Amino acid sequence: MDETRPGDHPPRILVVDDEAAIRRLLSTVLESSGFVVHLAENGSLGLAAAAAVRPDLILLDLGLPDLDGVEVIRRLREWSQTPIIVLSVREREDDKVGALDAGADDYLTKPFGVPELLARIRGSLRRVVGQAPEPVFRSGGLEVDLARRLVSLAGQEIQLTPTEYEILRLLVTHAGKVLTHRQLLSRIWGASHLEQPHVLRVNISNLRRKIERDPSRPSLLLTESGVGYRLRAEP
Amino acid sequence: MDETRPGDHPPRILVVDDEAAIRRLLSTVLESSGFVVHLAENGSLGLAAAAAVRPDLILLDLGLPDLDGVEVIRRLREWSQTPIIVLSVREREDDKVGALDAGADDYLTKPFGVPELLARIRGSLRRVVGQAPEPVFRSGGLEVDLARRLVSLAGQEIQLTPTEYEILRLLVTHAGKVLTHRQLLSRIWGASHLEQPHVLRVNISNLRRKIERDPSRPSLLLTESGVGYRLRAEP
DNA sequence: GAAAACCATCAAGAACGTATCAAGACAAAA
DNA sequence: TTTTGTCTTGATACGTTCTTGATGGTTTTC
Repeated sequence: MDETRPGDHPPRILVVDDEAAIRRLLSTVLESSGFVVHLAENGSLGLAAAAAVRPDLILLDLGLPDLDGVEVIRRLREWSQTPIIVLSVREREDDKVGALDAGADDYLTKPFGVPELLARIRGSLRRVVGQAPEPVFRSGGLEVDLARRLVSLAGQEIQLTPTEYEILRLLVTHAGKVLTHRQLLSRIWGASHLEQPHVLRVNISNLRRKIERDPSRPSLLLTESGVGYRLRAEP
Repeated sequence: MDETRPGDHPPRILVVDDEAAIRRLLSTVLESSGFVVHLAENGSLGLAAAAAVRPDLILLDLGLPDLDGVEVIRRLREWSQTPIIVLSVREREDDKVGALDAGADDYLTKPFGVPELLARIRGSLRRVVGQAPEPVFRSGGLEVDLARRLVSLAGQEIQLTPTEYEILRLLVTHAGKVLTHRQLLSRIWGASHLEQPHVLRVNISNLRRKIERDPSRPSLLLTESGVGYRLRAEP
């Protein structure tokens, strides 16, 4: 848990290629580099998969059986900014220019070296980070900026201790849902403290003193008696 | 090409190449495509020009007489997100991977086709639209000019040691966010020092003595106890 | 409604994290 | 070589956070 990343997931890559051998190769290579790989064997399926999977990056073969590659790029670009790297056997310059102008981010001619492919993928993904708007949780007068690790109440910045912040972070990322005592205890203090709800209560109390307008009548950090705690999410 | 563009100006392109013939060629080609072209014949001049001209895109030859191309990329990336397209005679995959991982956006092997170059330039520029971060950080009385490696407090220039500057640079490029001890340690001292926060503390202390009005009551370089440090960003 | 289980809060000491000074090691420049 | 500046390390004092037990309030169960 250190670097800020787009989401929290390992990057998803969609591979659109009609040759089974290439799909297999890329699948292996990419997965062993820590990516989650989705496969599609023609243009229509690729478009459908892109909409369904919302990949972080698309590897697209230009020579598809059903649709022209440039057409696929154009259709994708109608609704998505996801980086597209084109893979193609065509050396003709017109093809490259066409693909790039249609909105592709990069163009690699087969056969390509795997290290170069991976470097270009890293580059494209790196560029997307930072453009993504950072999610800020808001409810009541409370604002929690997870990316900046900043909490404020009614515009006033608030100082939280590490444990307090960690509790709040868990609640925010499951806003609206109940987190049981055991869930909170195990994720913050570890399995050994499962039967010691006291330490959790003290921290919840301290947290409320900081983030609630009236700590004695909580409106955000709610107790679910006998179960756990819940953070009220705004409608 | 009437896309939305960064500023109001025609895009400025900086060409860094030691071969006069290539500079002439690119200059002609790019100007006739509507770009404003600036030229530099080696790495140091290129870095200076980038800081002075603030180009929208940089075309960089890897084989420069003074600095290694990858080094130039790294130095640029310390303060600038400007797209960099590398032009090189080197075919070796290692070179490509190195340049891309250092932060280059694209890599073209000479000889390249002019239409393809133009297409890649259009692509890179298209992607950048909307992001034009000011490379001078200001907050409190502090000014940090990342391009010129210049720091001043209340108009007075300040002398920082390399490590101090590096810490400040990291904080500035993540202004407002908390950088954990581990992030700072690993990026400045390397993974081996992850468990030695002492050396970081001493340096933070020294840094505060130089950039804070009242070092005993920090107003810019804030401690997040148990977590790390944060540079206050102005609203 | 009473008993039992659960929950909130306070306060104090222990444990842990942080700031600063100063001395020695080291490296680059004169 | 000496000088100069920088980095590392140790010692020490200071500050914050965590844990724990005591006490009293609240909710659930029967």
